[in-house]
Amino acid sequence: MGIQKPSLIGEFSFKPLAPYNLNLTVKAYNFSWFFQNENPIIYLNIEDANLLCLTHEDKKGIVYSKVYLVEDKNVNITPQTIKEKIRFILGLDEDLSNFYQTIRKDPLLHRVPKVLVGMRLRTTSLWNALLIGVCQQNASFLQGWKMVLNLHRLFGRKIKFFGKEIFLPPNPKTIVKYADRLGEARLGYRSETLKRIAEAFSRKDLFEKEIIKLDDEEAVDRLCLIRGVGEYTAKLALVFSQRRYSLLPLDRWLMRLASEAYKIKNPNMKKVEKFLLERWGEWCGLAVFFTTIVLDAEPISLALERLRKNELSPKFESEKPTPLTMYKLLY
DNA sequence: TGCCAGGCGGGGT
DNA sequence: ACCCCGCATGGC
Repeated sequence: MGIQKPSLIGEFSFKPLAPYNLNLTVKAYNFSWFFQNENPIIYLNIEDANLLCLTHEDKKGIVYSKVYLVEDKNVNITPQTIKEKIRFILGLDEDLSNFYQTIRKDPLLHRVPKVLVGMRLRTTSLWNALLIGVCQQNASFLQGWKMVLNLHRLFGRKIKFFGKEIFLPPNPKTIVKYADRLGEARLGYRSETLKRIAEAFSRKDLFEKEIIKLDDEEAVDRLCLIRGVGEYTAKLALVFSQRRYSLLPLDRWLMRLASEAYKIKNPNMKKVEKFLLERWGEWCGLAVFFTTIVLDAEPISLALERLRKNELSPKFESEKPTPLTMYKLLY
């Protein structure tokens, strides 16, 4: 994992659809090395090339991005491709007015349009989203993200970028190569699943560009063919990578929260799923994302306590890592 | 110590 | 369609 010297290949400016909050969008579920001083670094992967974008926002809300290519080889990527990718990752054109309308009086999410106004979900690749999903299986928020962190540190390529060390997200080929060392990331039985996903991507059995073409149900079914990937992981990955907000990644945590918040009698997964699909509609995936944010991804008993006390704003400073503070507390 | 946690698959009924 | 169990690991 040699040290690379990234080179500047382009500069772009964007006018996001207002209201937009770059700061919150980038901080959520991120790692410390993706910040250069206060400025976020966005990671892009285009045609197997690694790019890092040093990004900032001016007082008028214009977003600027300096794009650096990590590889020293020549790659053929058009500025247009880079620009579109950044727009998509940061959700710069996403119109949330209908979402805000939907959750205006929601017992879980009503604070979002006020305290998190302008925040978008920041996407990652399908591969990395699956990796995150697998790490969340049957584990707490903290345990899961420690696994992701371990994987990045152990198997991600280390880059020196403006004097700071950055770990790129590990790629499938590296995970296949070091498959017998996955235990070091403390994944437990999840190692086997991650290995199978990495193999599928390496063989090009699984390819993000193919999955994009499928409709929601086909895409979920396709991902569920991998042993160890079930509906939750598949849907979460499609929400995080492709903004398929119609999908509802329902886990036991949300199942218990929702049954309490909406007073669903004799709750079970099917019943709660049906309820939330109707309630949140085309915004399910985004609603799930924001539910974890506003409750700081607290373990279920504490999250239920917060719900009862109507404490539905995230902590912007905290001692324990939360989705919004893990970037400075988890390393 | 012995549970249990933001799943899953495989076995039962 | 359900229900139930075991599964690595870490945290309490």
